[in-house]
Amino acid sequence: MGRKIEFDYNRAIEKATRLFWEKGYSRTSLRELLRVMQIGEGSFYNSIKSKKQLYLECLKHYNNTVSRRRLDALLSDPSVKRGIRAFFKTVLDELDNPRTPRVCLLAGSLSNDVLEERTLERYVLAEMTTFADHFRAKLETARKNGELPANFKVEITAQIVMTYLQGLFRVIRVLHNRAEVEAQIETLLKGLGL
Amino acid sequence: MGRKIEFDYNRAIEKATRLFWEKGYSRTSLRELLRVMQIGEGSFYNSIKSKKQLYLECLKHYNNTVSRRRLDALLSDPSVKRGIRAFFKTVLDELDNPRTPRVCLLAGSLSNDVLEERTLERYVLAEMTTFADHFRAKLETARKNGELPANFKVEITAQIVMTYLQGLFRVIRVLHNRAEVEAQIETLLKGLGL
DNA sequence: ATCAATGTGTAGCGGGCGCTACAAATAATA
DNA sequence: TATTATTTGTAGCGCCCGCTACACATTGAT
Repeated sequence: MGRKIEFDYNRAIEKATRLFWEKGYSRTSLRELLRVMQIGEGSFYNSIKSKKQLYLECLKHYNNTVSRRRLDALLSDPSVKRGIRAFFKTVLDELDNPRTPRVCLLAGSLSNDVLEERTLERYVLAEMTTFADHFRAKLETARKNGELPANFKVEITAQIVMTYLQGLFRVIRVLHNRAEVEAQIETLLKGLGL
Repeated sequence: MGRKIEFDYNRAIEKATRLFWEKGYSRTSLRELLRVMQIGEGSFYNSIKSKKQLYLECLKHYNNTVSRRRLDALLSDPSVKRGIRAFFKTVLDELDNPRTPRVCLLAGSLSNDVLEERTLERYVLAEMTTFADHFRAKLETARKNGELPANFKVEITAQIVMTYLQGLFRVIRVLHNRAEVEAQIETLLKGLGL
């Protein structure tokens, strides 16, 4: 019983994700979101309930697609050295695509407006931790494998790369030369023994 | 002729800077700014003209005090290796002070809300470039001195440290263990040959 | 004392925000 | 067909935003 849902939920989330990805959480207005989602207030508040909840759904969608692809690039190669380079490549490739927003939605969520909302904060930190954990585990395996020396500093190296990555996502809107960024990354990784 | 200005301009800028520093540009409201500056709309729009202009004045104030101190730490030591460590120390020291906002106002200005305003964008990028230039020059001198090897990659190394620094300012609100951060920095610098 | 110039306080404008109230439309069930 | 449940469109609420209009206060010059 009851009327049927008319709008395409997945498509709506996809559209909203794009917009959040481009403009950030608090600077994207609900009316603008509704416009690209092609639904009205009625439908929205009947199903998704709030802007905060929508952002959470978008983050999940983003992590299931973009983040997933990047993580796969890291993990699918047995060598962590090649894996981390494949990971960075997926990041830089998306930079070349003019139809793609410039910053990582997840990394961009490490900002006050998002972190103020406890629900969002918990999810964002958990997701970022998960990614770091995968990277750390990959490094640890490589250390035991012999790909990395026995005394390799797994923990600290993982942290440095994560921190650098955050910086990269920030600086990248202002940096235009891909070759330079690639050189930067290569030098950093070599310096870290990767 | 005409009435005298009653409020303390420098004190007002100081107070506004603190607030912007804590909350960012677009998320700090004018009324909240006026409250801490202890002036009314009348005085404000008669002298400072706009929120954008106020932010610019605050950035200048910040760079003349905080950024200046950090740059001095980098430059005052003849060794670039010790200088860069002294620089990071000034950053971490301010972290310990609970009365200090957690992020760098200048680094925090590398965000959409600020960069959208062309006037602000130009100033922010110019200031960041200036800092990077000083660091690059310091590295170059050290290379010619012999403190660094003749084939040291000055340009790329400077870029990596700048990018890492951006990431550090982002990640740092979520990182609480100073010793860990110090270890991260030390490992990074050693890895870069510094 | 008068006057022009400038600073200050107040009241509020126009607009956007996230969100809600509610009636109309559409579905399954009796 | 009448009833009940759910979705949808619309109109607008209450609030905050940056900013402005304007009367009033205070100054130095005449």
